[in-house]
Amino acid sequence: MTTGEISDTSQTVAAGELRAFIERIERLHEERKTIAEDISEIFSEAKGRGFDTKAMKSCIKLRAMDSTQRQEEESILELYKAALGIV
Amino acid sequence: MTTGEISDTSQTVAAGELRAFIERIERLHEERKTIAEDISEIFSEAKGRGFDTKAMKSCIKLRAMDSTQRQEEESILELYKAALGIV
Amino acid sequence: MTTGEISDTSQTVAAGELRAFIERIERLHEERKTIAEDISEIFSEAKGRGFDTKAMKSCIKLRAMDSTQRQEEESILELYKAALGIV
Amino acid sequence: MTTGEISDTSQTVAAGELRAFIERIERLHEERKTIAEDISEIFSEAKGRGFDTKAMKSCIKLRAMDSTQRQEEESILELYKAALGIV
DNA sequence: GATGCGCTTTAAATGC
DNA sequence: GCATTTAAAGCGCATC
Repeated sequence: MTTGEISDTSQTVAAGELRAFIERIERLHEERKTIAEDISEIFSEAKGRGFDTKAMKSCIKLRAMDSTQRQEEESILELYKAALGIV
Repeated sequence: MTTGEISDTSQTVAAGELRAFIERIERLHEERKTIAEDISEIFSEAKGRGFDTKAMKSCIKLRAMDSTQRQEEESILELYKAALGIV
Repeated sequence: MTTGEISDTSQTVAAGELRAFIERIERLHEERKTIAEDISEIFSEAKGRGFDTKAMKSCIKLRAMDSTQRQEEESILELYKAALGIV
Repeated sequence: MTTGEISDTSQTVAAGELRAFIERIERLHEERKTIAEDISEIFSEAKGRGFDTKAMKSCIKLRAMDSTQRQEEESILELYKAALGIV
């Protein structure tokens, strides 16, 4: 048995494991892509029903935010707006 | 029936529809987030098994490119060469 | 004179012109990149002085917006927030 | 001296500093916008001269890639090949 | 006027 | 924890 053979064997095992990991991830990537497409479809549907998708996205973002952090950000923004004279 | 009532009614209807759209999207966001976490877990697992996650990501990207993007880049390159008069 | 020669000639002229256009654009790209870096530097400096860059960006965006459109967007957002019960 | 006064003072100072930062950024935004318009003009001019602007943009992108990114992609490919045991 | 595409910007993950 | 790098979102344009 040569050093090369040993090396080859261990590398083959690693390659199989690597391939398995990568294929699992690729499968999840596919699922994620499908979901993204579903989301786009819903926005299109909402748009077709006359809704403003931009405002919808803002609402979704607001709902997703932790209320504590959201108020914190809002207060610092108000502070800055005041400092800049933005009404 | 006042104008206000009409306005209120239509807004109520819209509100229900809007809420439905948004909740559908939020549900998909949740699913997408779950998938993202699953992907992270797999990378962690692979890392624990001694694999280099950065290289893995490069591999995944290359495998994704091969199918479509690589060909696309090829065609653009041909266009580019033609534009520069490289036969 | 063959068709090939005619074609070659016109293509040579076009190539020179094309190259000139492209180099002008590339020069402007360089300038634009420099400016982008300058902007980043200022944000870094502001961050080092304790300012919240995210809020700064919001303020800049608000100042850039047409007040009419801004109020319009704000009103539709408020409408949606009310419909969704976002306080 | 009250806490309120201290707070007000620091805020006033911060306001001036904040305003200065933001105005510097806005000035750079203006410059950047001017450049963007210059670029658009060149594309319009090229279009008027019969060139295909989409292909031009592809060319510019490719030329920008050649210097660094292309080599980077090459090196990633080598890494990829090594990971798969392709000698 | 709507829709797809590309770029810019923004949020997030990762490594130092 | 910060700073870089990478994915995602938002935006504008250019087209049909």
